[in-house]
Amino acid sequence: MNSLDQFPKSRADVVSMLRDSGITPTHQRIKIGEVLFSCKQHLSAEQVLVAVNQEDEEVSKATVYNTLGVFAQHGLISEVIVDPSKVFYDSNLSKHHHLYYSDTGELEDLTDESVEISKLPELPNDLQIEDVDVIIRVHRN
Amino acid sequence: MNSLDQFPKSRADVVSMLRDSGITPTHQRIKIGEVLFSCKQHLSAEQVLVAVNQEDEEVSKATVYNTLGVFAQHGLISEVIVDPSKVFYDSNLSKHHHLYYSDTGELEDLTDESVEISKLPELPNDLQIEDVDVIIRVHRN
DNA sequence: TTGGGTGCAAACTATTTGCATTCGA
DNA sequence: TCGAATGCAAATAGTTTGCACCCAA
Repeated sequence: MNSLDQFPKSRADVVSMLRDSGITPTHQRIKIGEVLFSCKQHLSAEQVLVAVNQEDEEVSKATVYNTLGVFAQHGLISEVIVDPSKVFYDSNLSKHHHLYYSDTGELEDLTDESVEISKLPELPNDLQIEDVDVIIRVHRN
Repeated sequence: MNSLDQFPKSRADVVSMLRDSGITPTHQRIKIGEVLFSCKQHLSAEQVLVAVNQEDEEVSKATVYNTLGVFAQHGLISEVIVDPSKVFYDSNLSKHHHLYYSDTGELEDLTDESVEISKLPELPNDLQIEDVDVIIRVHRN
């Protein structure tokens, strides 16, 4: 396991990640990367915007959306679609599933091993499976 | 199996369903119910709006959203959250999963038997599981 | 009759887009 | 330098809300 598989990442690691993915490492993208890749987490675009501009006003809303889109396209983060009102961006790159608290909107990771799918349907072979998402929706009593 | 478990449903069946759920069967709700419960399908709010007003302008957009919310709360339909841009309402009440074509936005049912989950994580017992969603995201070659 | 249901328009929120400006390589 | 990236503001889309009116029971 090399340093790029670990959290948290230094600024230099973020720059490497971006370069490795063919993404030009600009100030804004690096800043956003530092926020996202500091630990495994789920953030909405709005949360990223706030976190990134904590100290100074550095990144615009449009750029946050843009950048999240670029990162997702390159597989650096994944979109988690569980809440009808917004998309979460997940910096946990390992295979895993989600536990969603529908009352509070919280999202938690479930390790890949904690869920086992023993059977999937046969699909026409012109179909590529991108992902098999398992979402357990729960609420507190 | 009684008639209410089957598709398509007559106007009278829709009225019964609504009454059984404690929902006042108004003109608009019945109309929306007739559209939704005519067969197993996935419709967005927009599609319901169009279908309902096919012949005459009968139901407003706000009422469609309202009514879909009421139906979902009472378990007559379920919300399917797979597309970041909109919610689908599913009139298929039997347990099942979904196949989502991320390129076209199409949504297909997978029968419950076609997917088998052999292991779920242990959850604190103050948590109620509402649902376990499996979504297979695919795209064509 | 009368309180819940509806229609409408306006408000809101998340996200996208167009275009002039700026900046990384 | 120079094309790619950014910022901004305005546009868009889906959804929600407030309120006066209406109708099912």
